[in-house]
Parts: sequence; structure tokens; C-alpha cells
Amino acid sequence: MAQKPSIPKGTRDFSPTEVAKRNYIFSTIKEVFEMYGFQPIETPSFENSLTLMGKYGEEGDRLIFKILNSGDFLKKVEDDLLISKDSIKITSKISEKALRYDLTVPFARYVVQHQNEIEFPFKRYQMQPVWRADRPQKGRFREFYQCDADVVGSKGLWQEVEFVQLYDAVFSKLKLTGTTIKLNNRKILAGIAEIIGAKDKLIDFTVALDKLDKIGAEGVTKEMLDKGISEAAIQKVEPLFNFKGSNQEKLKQLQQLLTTSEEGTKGVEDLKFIVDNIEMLGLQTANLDIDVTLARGLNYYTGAIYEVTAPQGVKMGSIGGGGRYDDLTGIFGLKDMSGVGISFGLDRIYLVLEELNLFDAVELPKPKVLFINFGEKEAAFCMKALVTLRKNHIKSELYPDAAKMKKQLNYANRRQIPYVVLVGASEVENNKYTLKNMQTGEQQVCTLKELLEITS
RNA sequence: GUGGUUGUAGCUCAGCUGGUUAGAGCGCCGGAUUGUGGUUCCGGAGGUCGCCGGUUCGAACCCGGUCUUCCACCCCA
Repeated sequence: MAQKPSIPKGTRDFSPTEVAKRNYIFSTIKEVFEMYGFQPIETPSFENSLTLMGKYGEEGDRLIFKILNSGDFLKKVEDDLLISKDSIKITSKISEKALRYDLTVPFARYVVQHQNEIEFPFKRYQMQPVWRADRPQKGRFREFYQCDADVVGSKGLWQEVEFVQLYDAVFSKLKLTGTTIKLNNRKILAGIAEIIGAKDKLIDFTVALDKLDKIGAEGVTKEMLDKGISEAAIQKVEPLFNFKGSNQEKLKQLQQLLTTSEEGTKGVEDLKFIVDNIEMLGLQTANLDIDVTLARGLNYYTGAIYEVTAPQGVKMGSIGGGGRYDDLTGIFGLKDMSGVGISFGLDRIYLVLEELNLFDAVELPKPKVLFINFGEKEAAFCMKALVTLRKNHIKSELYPDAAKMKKQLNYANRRQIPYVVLVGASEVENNKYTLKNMQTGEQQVCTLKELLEITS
């Protein structure tokens, strides 16, 4: 054998079965998106580096796949820059394009670029692959799909309510019961930071708080101290380290904690609006849970923050996330355009459904009838019958070679084709077909019309 | 990006403290059975042991590098 072929780290091939299962998830999400009034768009796999760089923080920039310029790209770089070995500076000279890192930033770019054609509020959905130069792990790939739905041009909180319903609708439809939709609000986090007098350390504070369930109160305290947040300040938020009870109880506690913070109070009000209305409307299978530790990385969130986790017992990171960003298009020059959106992580949902055996309903597209090939003459006769069957939407095919019957029947077995048609010299002569049911083994001689009736 | 882990036939895996022609099951191909499958029996093909280098009389096994897998951190879907 020649050199063994391989695919790059963190990428995958998908078999027919896997594609069928993935399509099942895609179509379920798509159906619900459209039910809620979203319209699809698509954007290029790669963007100008300028569009992407600096939008995901320093860490994000590192994880963006850069595309090398074509041509003799090193010629244009000054000698002293090359000698300096400054990767970041050199990269900006030799790479002007980069692979899409998420769907939100390209969407913001799209909105700004097409603002005159768009009807606002604009509700779009997008299901495309994104690429990250991350180290792969379970449920973590370098090429994976996101399924996003966003609304721009509206500040109404009903949108936030609808997204909770939408999450619930998709996961219920996929029979993935017991998911938890975690809800928080950036304004609450800001309010807390304000109260403890660490407003300038909001990011450090939230990142530390986000790790609560992972490293515990002690670990969080330590990390906050390391980041320069005072002990007195940490004591003020101590109640949050053990934040339990119903959503309404949590809201009350937050209200009290944040009375002196205008922003925090607004955050609690927003949160209460969502929680109250979801309680009024009800959910099918998901749980809604206020989680003040939730501080999804992307620092453009300004209002609601969502994160969905798999049912208890399934070891998987979040399978969806989202939130509101008041000024995402601002960086591209379009001010005052508020947006809110959510994302489904297709690949992780796949792994969760696989683990819980929830793919029963998915069937591989396969033919219903296989014509055994006896030779040129007989094959020609079968081809004519195939035209009729296919016109009647019966998936069918002729075995391409006049191979041994054992081989052809084996092929039908393996592909689980329920019917086989045998046409030899005598059938051709009498214009008849021998139809064999592969499950029962029964067979009968019939006309084309009967063949059609039985197999349809 | 940091630390660890994994790689032997198409697949799942054996392979002793380094020792001569590297094994099994499943799958594949052929035959028993040239118009009747899933069973059974018989036979066969398929591996520079991830790759490169080193130590050694001798390496799948030891050492270094590299790629890949999975895991923890970072970050995130």
C-alpha cells in the first residue's frame, strides 16, 4: 500500500449513516427556526482577516485559521520584519483572509453591508461550519457546525422569551428531554461588580465566577484574590456562591443584593420578565434555571445570556448558547443596532443523542427494490421496469454487474433492501417479474402493474 | 498555547524482562452451491507494528523528535 491517507487533526469524515443522523438534526432545527419566522442566509467560508481579527479577544485571534496569501507572498515583507520573527506582525502581512470562526460576526458584517436591503427587525438563521485552531477533545473539533438564529433591530424582551421557547421546541422535538436552559444577564454581573467596587475587573470577576461548579467556592475566591479583587468585596458576593432555590426566590435575592445598583436592578427586571412569561407559557421538556455564574465568554453580550446543558448524567459541555449584544454592528460602523441570538452546537447534540440512543427514528435513504442482473438482455428489460418504478417514486436500482446471484442477494441483505426482483430468460419471454420478499423469503411471479402495487 | 495519554491487518484487540518466519476474532475474496441470500464447512489474500532518527549483535517493545487520538488546563459549541 502507498502512503496512508489521513485527514487533519480535529476534522472528521461522515459515513452515510452519520450523514443521515446529522441531517435529521439539521432539518429539525431548520423546521423550528422557520416556524418562529427566521429566514436563512449563508456567508462565505472565509472572510477578510480584518473582519474577524480582534472580535474574539486575544485568545480568539490565536484560534483563527489564517489563509496564506497566494503568489510570492514573502517578497512583500521587509527583511527586518522577517528577522524580527514577530509572528503576529508577519501574519498580517502574508495572510489577508481567514476561515470563519463563528456565525455571529459574519452576520454582523452581513447586516452592515446589506442594511439598505434588509427589512428590520431582521430574523435570520444560518447553519454552516466554522473552524477553530483549538486542541481537539471530546465534543470539540477544529471543524464543526453551528446553527444560529438571531434577531437584529429590536430591543423587545419578547424575543428573549421566544428564544427560550425555541430551545425547548428543538430539544423536545429531538426527544432530548431534561435539558437545562441556563439564564443570566450581563447587567446583573455588572451590577454585582459595581456593588463590590470591582467594576473595572468585570471580566476577571465573571470568568472566575463562571468556574464555580468546577473549582468550587474556594477556588473561585482564590482566583478572584489572584486577580486583585479585595477580600471584603468577595465577602459581599458570598451569597452567590451558594445560590439555590426556585427562579423566583433567586430573583428576590438578587433584587435585594442589587438595590443600590441601577444597572443591576435593570438586569433583574429583564430577567424577571423572561422568567415570569416562561412560567406563564410553560415549557415542554426543558428546565429554565437562573444561573448567576453563567458568563459566556464572548464579551459582546450586554443583556441576556443563555447556555444549554445536556440532561444530567451526560458528560458534555454546553450544547447551545447565546445572548443579547446591544452594539455588535457598531464595530462595522452601524450604530444602535441591538441583536439577540442563540446557537445550537450540532456536533455536540449529535454526540448526546448518540449516547442516549435517540436516533431510532432515523432511516438511511436506501432503495426498496433491487433488480438482480442476469445479463445484457435481462438487464435491458429491468431498466424499462425501473423507469416506471422511479416515476412512481419507488426507490429502486439494478445491480450493475451480472455477478453471481449469491453476491447480488448478499448485497441486498447488507443494504437491507426489502424486495428483490429476479428476471431471467423465461420472465423476459413471458413479460413477467419474479418478486422476492427478502424478509419472509416468499416469492411470486407478477406483472409490472402488480409489482408496482406490492412495492409501493 | 501548557501538561499528560494513545497508535500493531479493513475493524476490535493479543503480543512476556528487547531474541529468529508478528497472532486471534470479525470482515473481505474464492470454493462446496454456474436461477435463489442471511447458516455451516473448506481454502485464500491482506501488516516496512503511525512516521523519522538513535541505542543495540538484534527493536512492535528502550531513547529522542514528529504526526495522530483522547484527557486536564486555557478557552469554548
